[in-house]
Amino acid sequence: MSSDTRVRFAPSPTGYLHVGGLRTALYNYLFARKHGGTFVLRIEDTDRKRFVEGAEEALIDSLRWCGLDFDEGPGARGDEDGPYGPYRQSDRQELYVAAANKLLESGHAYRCYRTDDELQQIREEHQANKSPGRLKVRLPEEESARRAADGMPSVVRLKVPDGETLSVNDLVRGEVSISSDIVDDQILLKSDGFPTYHLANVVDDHAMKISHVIRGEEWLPSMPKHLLLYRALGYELPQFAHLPLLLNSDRSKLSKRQGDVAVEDYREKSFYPEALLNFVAFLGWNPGDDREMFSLDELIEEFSLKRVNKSGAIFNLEKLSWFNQQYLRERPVAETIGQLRPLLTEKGWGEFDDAYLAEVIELMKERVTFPYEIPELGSYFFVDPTEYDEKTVKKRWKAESGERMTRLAERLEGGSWKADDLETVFKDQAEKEEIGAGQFIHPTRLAVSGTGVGPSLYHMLETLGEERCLRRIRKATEVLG
RNA sequence: GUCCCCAUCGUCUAGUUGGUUAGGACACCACCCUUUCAAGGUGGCGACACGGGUUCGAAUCCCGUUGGGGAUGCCA
Repeated sequence: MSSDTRVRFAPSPTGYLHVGGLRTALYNYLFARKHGGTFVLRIEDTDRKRFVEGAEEALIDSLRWCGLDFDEGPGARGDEDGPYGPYRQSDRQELYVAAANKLLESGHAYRCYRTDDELQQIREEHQANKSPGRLKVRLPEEESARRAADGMPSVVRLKVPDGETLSVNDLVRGEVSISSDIVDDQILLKSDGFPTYHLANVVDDHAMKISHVIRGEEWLPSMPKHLLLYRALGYELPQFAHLPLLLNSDRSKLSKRQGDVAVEDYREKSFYPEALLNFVAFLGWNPGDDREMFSLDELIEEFSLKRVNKSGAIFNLEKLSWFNQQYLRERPVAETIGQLRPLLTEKGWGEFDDAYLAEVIELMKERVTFPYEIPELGSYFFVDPTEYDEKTVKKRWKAESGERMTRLAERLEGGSWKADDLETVFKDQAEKEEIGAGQFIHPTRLAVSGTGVGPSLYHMLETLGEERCLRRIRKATEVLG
C-alpha cells in the first residue's frame, strides 16, 4: 500500500473519548503510519440534539494526550486543517443536500411523509407478524403528493431495491453478505435538513478519499446501506474493516455505568497514556508471539489488520494496571519526581530535594502501580509516623523491645549510615544480646515507619538518614514502652 | 421477533497450509529469594460450548444446536 492510504477516525462529539473509540482511533492511526498514509480526524456532529459544548476540544485533547496526532482535521496543522476540509460535518451541509438531491433525481431516494405515530405502528406490526422483510414505510404516490401539498414535514429515504445480495469483503471478517430485502429504507436527510450518519459518512469518506474504513463492529449491519449509497452515488468502494467490540465484564458492549469508559477518567487516575495505549492495542490484536510491551512506534512497526481478531474483548482493569506498573518501573526517575512533588506539596509535607526523592522512588516503585501510591504507602519518608499499626505492634513489639531499641539506638548513633554497615551493626548487636536479628529488625521498621511492611529495612534507614531514624526510634520507645 | 457477527483457561490471547504433552500474559495458589511487603525465580490451577459429519487423523474444514453480542432511531 502506498501513500494514498487514507483512513479516518470519525467520532461524534457527544462528551468524551470512549476507550472503545480510542482503540478504533489507535488502529486507524497505526494503519496509516504503517503504510505511510494519512490519518484524518473528522467530527461527526450532525445531531444537533446531542451537541455538547466543549466535547470536540475534550476529544482532541484526549487523542493528543495519547500521542495520536492526526494529519488532517480540526487544528491538525495550526491554522489550516487540511486539503479536504472542512472536517466538521456541520460545515459540510451543502455536500449532503447535493448528494440527497442527486439520489432523489436518480430515483435512488424518495421523500417520506410518514408521521412518528405511523412509523411506530408499522414497527409494532412488523414485529408482531415476525416478518423478516423490510419495514413497509413507502406511501402511495398520491398520498405523498397530498401530504406534500399540505406542507407536511418530510425526510429523504433511501429506496432499497428488492432481491439483491449485498456483500462486502471485510478485511477482518471475510465476506459478509445481507439480502437487500431485509434492509430498511434508511433515512438519509432528517426533517431538519441534516444528514444522518449513513449519508454523511459515505459522502465524506468519498470526498476525503478515504481508502480504508476501519470502524467498530456495530456498523456491520448497516454496511449494506452504505454499499447501496456508494453505488447509487457512483462512488468507488473503499475497503472495510469492522473491529470487534470492547466489552463490559458481563460481555455487553462496553458502557459507562459499569465502570470508567472515558480516556480522561484513566488520565485522571494517572494511568500513563503509553500503558493505556499498549493495553488497548492488545484488545483485539496481538503480534503473534509472546511480546507484550510495545511503544507506539513498535506498534506501528508490528501492526496488521490481518492479525485483528473477530470476537469482542473484555476491558480488564487488572491487566491495564499491570501495564501501568511496568511502565512506571521503566520511567525516568526525574519524571516521577515531577509527579511526586506536587502531591507532597498538596499534603503540606514540605520540601524535599531531588536526590532524596529519587532514592525514595527507587525504593518504592517496585511496590506500587501509580506514583501517587508512594506518598500513600510511604508517608513515613516524608513525615514521622503518628501512629503504629496495631497488628504489627502486637506481633513485633515485645515487652523487652523498648530497652533493646534504646540500646540499639545508642550504638547506632554517630556511626556509618550506609545500608551495609547498618546491617552489620544490627547483626552484631543481636549476637551480643544472644537473640535473633529479627528482634531488632521488626521493631525498628515499626518504630521508623509505623507499619510492618515496606522496602528493605537497611536501605530504608539509609535513605531516611540518622536523625530521622534515631528520633523515631526514641519516640517509639516512649509511646510503645 | 427479524437480520448480522462471534465462540480456546476466570480474563486477554497463540494456534494462520488439519498431526502440539493445546503455548504465553493477567489474576489466583504454593515454594524459593527476602527475618517485612513487593518485585523476581520455579512450579501449580485452569480452556478447544455441544452434536453430527469429512479424514488414517479435527481446536483447526462442513452442517446443525446452544450460548453470547450487535443492529433493528429523524443517535452515531
